[in-house]
Amino acid sequence: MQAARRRGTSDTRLMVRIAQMYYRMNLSQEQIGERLGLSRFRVGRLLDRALREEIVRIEVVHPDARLVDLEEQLVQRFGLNAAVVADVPAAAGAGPEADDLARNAVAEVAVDYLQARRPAGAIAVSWGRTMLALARRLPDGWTQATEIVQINGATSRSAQPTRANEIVDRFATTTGASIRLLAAPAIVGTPELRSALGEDPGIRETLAAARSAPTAIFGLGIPAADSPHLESGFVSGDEQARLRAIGAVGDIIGRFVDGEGRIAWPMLDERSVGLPLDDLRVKPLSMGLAAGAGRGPIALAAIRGGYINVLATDDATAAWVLAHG
Amino acid sequence: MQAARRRGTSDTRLMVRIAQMYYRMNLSQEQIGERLGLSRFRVGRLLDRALREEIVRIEVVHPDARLVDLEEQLVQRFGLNAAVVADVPAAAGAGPEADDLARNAVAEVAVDYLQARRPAGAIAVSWGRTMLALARRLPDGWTQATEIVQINGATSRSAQPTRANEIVDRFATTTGASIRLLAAPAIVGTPELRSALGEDPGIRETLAAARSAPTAIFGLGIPAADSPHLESGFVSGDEQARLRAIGAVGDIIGRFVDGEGRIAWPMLDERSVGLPLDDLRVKPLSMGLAAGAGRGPIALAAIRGGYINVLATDDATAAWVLAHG
DNA sequence: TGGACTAATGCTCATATGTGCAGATCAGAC
DNA sequence: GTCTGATCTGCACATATGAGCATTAGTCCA
Repeated sequence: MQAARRRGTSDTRLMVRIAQMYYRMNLSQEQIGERLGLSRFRVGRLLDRALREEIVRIEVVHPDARLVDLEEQLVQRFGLNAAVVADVPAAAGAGPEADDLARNAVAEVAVDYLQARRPAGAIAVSWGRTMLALARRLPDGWTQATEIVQINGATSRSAQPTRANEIVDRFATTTGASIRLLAAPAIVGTPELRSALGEDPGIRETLAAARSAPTAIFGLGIPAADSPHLESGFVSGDEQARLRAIGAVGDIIGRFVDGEGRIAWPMLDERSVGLPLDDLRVKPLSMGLAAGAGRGPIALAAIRGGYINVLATDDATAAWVLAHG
Repeated sequence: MQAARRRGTSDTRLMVRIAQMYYRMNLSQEQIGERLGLSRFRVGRLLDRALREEIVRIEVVHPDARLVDLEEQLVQRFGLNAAVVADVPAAAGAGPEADDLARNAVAEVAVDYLQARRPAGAIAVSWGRTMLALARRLPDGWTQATEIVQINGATSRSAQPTRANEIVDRFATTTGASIRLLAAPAIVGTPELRSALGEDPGIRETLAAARSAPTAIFGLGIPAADSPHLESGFVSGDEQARLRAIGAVGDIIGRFVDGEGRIAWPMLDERSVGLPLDDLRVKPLSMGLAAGAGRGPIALAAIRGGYINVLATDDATAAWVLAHG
């Protein structure tokens, strides 16, 4: 070709010009070629090079990009079905207010996810502050479900109500589903009492419904002083101390597990009323929510135990999990 | 469609995710659609929206982009064939050193342009500091030319040499062309003397060759104290003052023009030895170089007069021309 | 509730872009 | 000079993307 340039001559200017024509003026490579007297192939290749040599930069600049990255990494690393990460400005600091912010933020994005996924059939739900925040944000008709089932014991033993009913009601009214309550405490005094409760037809049927529900949505709790699980009186002060001593990192639907997701204290577990953890493993959608400071270990334990296939959490917790998983 | 989202739900997250898959992981829209359970059309449209809503930003980040913009504007605004703008850091300040920088920078990019354009046949050239800088940078074999012709009178009248011969030699040796000198001063004492010179066969033939050359390359000068045109003694101090007084903004191949590109002082013009300006208008390639402070007006005059179809200049001059054109 | 209006969806077809390959071109060694 | 290996170029073909349009779904209002 006659117009060929000597080797070594830099075509930076040419690439800049082509890049502007292509990306800014939206000309086709062929049009650019005509105007500049180049073949469209050369234009295409220079465009490639402009990208490789960072003459042109393509960036996803939206602030959510960081969060989507975290989600992607969680999914890749742990083989999750999906991950949903909420942004909680670090400026909020620590303490109860920050945790409230985190719960609301996680609830928000979890609802977005659920709304997009639209789980059908029965949905098993737990209770807790994050679940309450989530339930309150569910818009009418976010999905059509047949039945909302409580997944673990929810009647309070103390003056502090669990709000479990509000949660179930909200799920039911927004989806048009019927409800099935688990009229029992989360943890009873003895294994024998737990067995006896299992004989009750109402409780047995609810548990069976929770077991067959294709969807479960529940919070991941930690044994902190302000946990409603503890405030509700299901676990005594001594038991709390013991749990911490033997390495329990938190609870999943009322069952305390260690860092690997194994039952931390079998004796206590036998006193827990609700779906066994193993039944979570086969659910098409098993979503765990971990919002607030110190939730990293229980989130990781839930993942390692295979109890969840969707994790909804805040950015700090997501980062912790990725750093320690 | 079953999975359709409620209106009003923001798909920002989705767009971010898609944008990352498309631009960062280089997946096709179809692949993204498969993975996310969307049609490729939806993916494509969300990608569009991501661009429009600035979730994705595509920038030409190379520093030359600014210069290419100036070039583009010059071409668009004035109908030039091309413009070549060199970057001269403003930090260099003003004064002779800054002008030297500008000349070298403009010479550099002008050579790049010429190398790409590869003019064939005869090339008519002027002299001056910018032309010298350009000539010295011409690489061997940058084009093949038949003849290098001096476009205006070049023999010095003072102790200061014009370096015109070095310029012509460099053009000739790098292109393999023969040379044709214009053995006369740029400006002589009287119109009659100019006429007499025109009778000389050597001079007449050189001027004819310059006239028929398809290419002309020349500097655009200003009547400043350090101009070699003035230093070479072609124009007296009185004449310089007169030129400034009647609004001459500079010279093109030795002929002084006003801001519109019209001959500023016809009597002086009739004493100038060289190609008439009108002959420049029909050349396929007529390149004017304007490098250094204060060159805006003469660059604009050359454009307005239609004497050049390619302008090579520095960024400051380009900006001035665009601001005042 | 029903009906009109608007926006979103997926389709077909046209256009634009990317890829592997064969020939051309060039720098550098001799 | 001339040979050689590496790069660059253009082409034919496969793939990916974009545009117009009919259809559907969703919203708003009576």
